[in-house]
Amino acid sequence: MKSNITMKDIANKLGVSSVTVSKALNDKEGVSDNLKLKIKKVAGEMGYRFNSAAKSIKDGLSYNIGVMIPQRFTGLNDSFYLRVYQEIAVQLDHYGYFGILNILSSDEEEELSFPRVYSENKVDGIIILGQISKKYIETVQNMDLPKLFLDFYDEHAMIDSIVTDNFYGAYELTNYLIQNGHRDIAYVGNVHSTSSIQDRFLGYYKSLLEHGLKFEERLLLNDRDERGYYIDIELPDRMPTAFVCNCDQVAYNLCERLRGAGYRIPDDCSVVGFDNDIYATLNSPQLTTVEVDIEQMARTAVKSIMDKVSNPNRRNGRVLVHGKIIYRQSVRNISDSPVVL
Amino acid sequence: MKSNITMKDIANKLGVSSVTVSKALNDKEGVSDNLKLKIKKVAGEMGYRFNSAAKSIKDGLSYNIGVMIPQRFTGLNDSFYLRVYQEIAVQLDHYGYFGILNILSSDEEEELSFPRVYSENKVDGIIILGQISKKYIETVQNMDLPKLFLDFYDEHAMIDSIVTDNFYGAYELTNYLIQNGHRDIAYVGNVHSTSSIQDRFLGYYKSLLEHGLKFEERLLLNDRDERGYYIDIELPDRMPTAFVCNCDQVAYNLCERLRGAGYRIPDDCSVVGFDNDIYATLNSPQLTTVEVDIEQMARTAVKSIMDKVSNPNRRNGRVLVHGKIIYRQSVRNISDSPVVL
DNA sequence: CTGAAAGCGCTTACAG
DNA sequence: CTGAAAGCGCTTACAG
Repeated sequence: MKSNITMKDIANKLGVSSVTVSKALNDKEGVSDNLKLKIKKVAGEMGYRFNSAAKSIKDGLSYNIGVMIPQRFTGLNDSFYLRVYQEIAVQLDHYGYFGILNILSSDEEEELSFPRVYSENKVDGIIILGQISKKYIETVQNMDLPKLFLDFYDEHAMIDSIVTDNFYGAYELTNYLIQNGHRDIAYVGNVHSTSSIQDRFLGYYKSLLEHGLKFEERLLLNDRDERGYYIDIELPDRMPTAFVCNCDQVAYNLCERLRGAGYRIPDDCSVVGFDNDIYATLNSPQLTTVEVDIEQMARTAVKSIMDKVSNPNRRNGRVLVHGKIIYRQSVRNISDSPVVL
Repeated sequence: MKSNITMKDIANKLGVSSVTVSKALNDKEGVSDNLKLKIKKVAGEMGYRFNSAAKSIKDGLSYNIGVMIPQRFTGLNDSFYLRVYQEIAVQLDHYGYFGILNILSSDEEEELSFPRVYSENKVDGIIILGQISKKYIETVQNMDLPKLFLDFYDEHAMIDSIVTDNFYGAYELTNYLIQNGHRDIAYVGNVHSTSSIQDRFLGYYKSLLEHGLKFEERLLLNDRDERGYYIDIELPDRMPTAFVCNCDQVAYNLCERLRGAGYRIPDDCSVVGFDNDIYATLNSPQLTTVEVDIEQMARTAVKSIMDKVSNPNRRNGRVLVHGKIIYRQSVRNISDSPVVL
């Protein structure tokens, strides 16, 4: 496999030393402009390619960042996490870094084994995307490497995280429903499943509290089992006028269920989602929802991890990235008098 | 950044040489089982992590494979290519390799510049996913590195490729429509846009030929402009009884259009798609389509590129991966007498 | 402005 | 079974 041009080859051709070639190619001081130019020219002609492994071994830096995604999040139709990863790769490029995808298999997650990107020193930091098990969080904590949780967090782990502002997103959505005259509002989601679902629930709850509305158990509808698989949503006996769903796909599923039971949307029930993914626009009517700002999340995550690479003691805590409400047709104003804005 | 344990550290602790440590940790001959065990134990205790950069520099191998995806394919709602990439990453893991994602920006594609993964020697091979421009194909050909096209090909470029068997997929789908009594069948897709669309068209065409049906220009409906953006599909004056669409999303768009024009599916028109992506199941009725076997494609691609890494002269030509027809409710049998299977 | 020497962490070939 | 020596391609002091 050894047919590559090295700095030494360029040096020989020009009758200089490889030190001089290194300086020239890296635009360092100590080489006359004339020689610098000549070296670059010859390097180009000879098809020289930089050997980053040699630099890595010197610097102790791989110039790669690992992006870990648990396998169960990647089989979904809507590949939110893969799109985030893609945006991370684009952002890393600005820093001269690359992204290595590390799909965490269920086996690895259970066996609590370190990922190969870590045990083989392939990355200078790792971004973990999507909820991982409590036990595996401990494993992650034991990794001697900058790390960052993206799109979820764990309050016990002292690991920095970047999350969408789920709390305020759901809070504002619920406020909006209340502005539209709704008083009997359900929340759809398993609050024990992920921190996102829980935070969105709490945002919804805060809105109820602030408006003096009472939360009752019947208003909390489950959407998935403990392993995260969707279940049929059970409609309550006394129907609410509006539903805050923890994500668009669940909102979509709920709408199907409601239509099946003879309800029209938004005439009989209003429904809001979260994420602004494909399910929001495919639903009919299209869903009012909150858009996650993927680019901003990726940008923030990459900046934060690069920070930590240069300064391992840097702590950024939990950073919230604001989502944006997208108003569409799935909410009906049911107040007696029109709402004054 | 230099706080890592090296083989030398382990060697010192045990009073042996680093050569012996290397042999022990790599399970090579020439170390007593006893010592081997002791070395491994101490390595574990000290939290030793292998430095792959050092190995890379020796072997001239990065143990990474680049996966290049043109930017314009990643913004889509349905991230087919990202799912393929993910499956590639999983397959690479079996070989001890990692995948580095390389989003090819439109600028790079126009400037014909080498990707950084290449100029920095970050990868031992590169898999290119999704059609790239003719010009950029030349650039790719000039890269001195094993390379592979995935999900498209170029007949002028002597570059191996792995593609879904688009031709036979569309051929079989069209046969199926004919079996169901259809004689007036349109094809929807811009045949100059991608090789996939073209090959699917040719499979459709072959089926017509074999059944003595005449192809007419009016049966070819355009779905996108030369830059690949979807356009409104113009329905022909004299309506066919069935439509072969180049992909599910286009089939979905067509169905919307047909419904808008007052046609019912499959009562008035039958429609088939290709890909079995989310649009196939979201459409109502769900679409009869061809499922691309992503896992098999990724497996074949990874095997092929690994082949080339160990043997750069290896040529595998164009490998076709069979899709599978998924029969659903978007086709109506319009033959006078029931079809006997 | 230019280069000889040393070293990053590992492995290979060879000697004992 | 064990290890001293050399080398992979580059960069960082340091000397001239």
